[in-house]
Amino acid sequence: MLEDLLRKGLLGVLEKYGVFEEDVEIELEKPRDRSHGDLSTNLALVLGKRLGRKPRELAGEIAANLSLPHDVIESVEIAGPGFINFRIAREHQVALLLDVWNPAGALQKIRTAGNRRINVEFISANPTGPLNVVSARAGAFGMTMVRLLDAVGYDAHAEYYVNDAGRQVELLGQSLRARYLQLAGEDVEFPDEGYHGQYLETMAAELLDQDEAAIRAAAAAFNDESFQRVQAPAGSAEDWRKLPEEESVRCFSKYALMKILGWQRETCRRFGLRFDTWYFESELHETKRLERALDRLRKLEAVYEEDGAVWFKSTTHDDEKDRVLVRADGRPTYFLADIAYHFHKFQRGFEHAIDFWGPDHHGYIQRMQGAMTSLGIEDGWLEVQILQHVTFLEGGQPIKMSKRAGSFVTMDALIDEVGADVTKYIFLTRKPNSHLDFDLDLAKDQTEKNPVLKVKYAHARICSLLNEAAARGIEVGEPDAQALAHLGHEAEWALVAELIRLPRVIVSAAWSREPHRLAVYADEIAALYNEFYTKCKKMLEQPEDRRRSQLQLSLVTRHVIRVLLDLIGVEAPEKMEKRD
RNA sequence: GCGCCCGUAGCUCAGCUGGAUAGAGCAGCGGAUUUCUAAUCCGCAGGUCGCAGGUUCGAGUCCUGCCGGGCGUGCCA
Repeated sequence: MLEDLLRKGLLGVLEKYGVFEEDVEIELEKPRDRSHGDLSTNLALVLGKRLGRKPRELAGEIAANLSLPHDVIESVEIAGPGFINFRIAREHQVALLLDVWNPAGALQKIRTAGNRRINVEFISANPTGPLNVVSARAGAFGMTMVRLLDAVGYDAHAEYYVNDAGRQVELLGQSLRARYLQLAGEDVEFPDEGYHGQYLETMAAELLDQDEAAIRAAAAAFNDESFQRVQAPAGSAEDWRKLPEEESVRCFSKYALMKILGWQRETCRRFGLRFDTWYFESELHETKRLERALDRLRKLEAVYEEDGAVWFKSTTHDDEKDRVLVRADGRPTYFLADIAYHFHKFQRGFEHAIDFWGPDHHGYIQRMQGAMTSLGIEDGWLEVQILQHVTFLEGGQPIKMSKRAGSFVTMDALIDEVGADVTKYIFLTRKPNSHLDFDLDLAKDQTEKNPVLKVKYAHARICSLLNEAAARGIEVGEPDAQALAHLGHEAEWALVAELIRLPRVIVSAAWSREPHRLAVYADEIAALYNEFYTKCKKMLEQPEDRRRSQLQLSLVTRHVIRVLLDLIGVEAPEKMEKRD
């Protein structure tokens, strides 16, 4: 590595000052301003005080004593208050560029995670209605995180947790049953906290009109590996109606669950989300995992009983108060189910787990991680990333969303109106812990102004250029050092300098859990390519050497854009519709 | 009250984990097209990085305190 070479060289000089490897961290970074070279270190500034020297003087001495291979480092300069700036020799930059292109090159070397198994859980929305737009941000982030982790060598596993047990699902069944009975002409009250969404009325009407046909259709749509857990209840809706209320509600619940999970899964597919596992809460109950987790906590003396309830000592983990695991009436809380779920996740052999949660759950992190620690799991095993709220604006006004009240923008509507690619890209241009305003009008009406199109266009433009070259019988060939030595224009080198950052960008996005860096970087690449493209007009009419180098540079640029768009989950089109 | 997140150009947001003159897109103004896609490029204008201290060679970035906005603080899920 280039950085290692520089570090070694610098350390060699520093020994003369009695400074050794363990004394100082040598930072090397790419200066913002290109005239400051390709890499820069603040070493002399950091050491100035410690050695009682003026930084600039010290920098001069260090630079003078450095011996670096000329074919790698072209020049070393002192600038500003004492920065040491390195200019990378062009032939070495070409070597780095080829390393990005080469399948066995830089993108292989960053796969350092040793194939360790890592679980990434995201969305995990309640199965009580169609996915709404809030899940779109989680989906975009989670899926890209999975791909990023794979890119740095993890064996990453995408997971969706389905809360198919408990109060919410019961309410769902009650709501559907009430709608059904109402449509059948019975005078029944709608449950107080029931789900008012239009989709339940539609579902009830379908059931009333088609009954067994509707059930068969729903079940057929479900005939799938990932969803074998959900079975259609026996009989027809007409039969369910006549059952005792509790039993009846259960049937309607199951049916609604089946339908809604089908929608959710289909929406995920449309959005390009692929989950390796849909984990059902009901399985936890069936396999007695709540009891088992509770037993273990008991043995480890992390729980106690009071007021008839069972409490977890989360105050020992800096939580404000202890939390109930089993209510006085014997019913387990959601918290206990979650503990059991994550404990099982650990037992399934994942060395690390990342959960993406909404901001309304941040108060939950402390106790959840505390519970994991109490179970004897290593600190830090469960990592929680909070995705901040999205405010959707329409006509400049925020849209209020509530699933119970039934007023929300569905993810499907967003995909229909804005498009999956644009949506993903908008989410991935922002960092995860920022609140975000999503202007629907802007996204819908002015899509040509969206940055994702700039990147797509750059890709299509390169395809078009290479096609034209082929049509004219111009051979490009695989990028090679000899041809690329003929790069010359400033805009070309600026592009090269940016392209060779690809491996670092991927590593930093994966490590920091900030996939938005991919989008920001992609935008930069597109801008630099466009600049190069405009400034170096009529490439195909250039002398052969120049032309070849420019086309090969284009080829590498296209490759980099493809890698980025792949990670982001956005299509890289060969062609774009030309605007009038 | 306590906890977490946010506050950067008119708007939406970046700022590569403390670097050099704080950037992009959109909106505004002015230019560039005998072309391999103008969905582009070039230029101008636009800033007390919420405020005040502190840490140090150096702060949008770290610490403290305020101000403003959002969320959380259930034997809900």
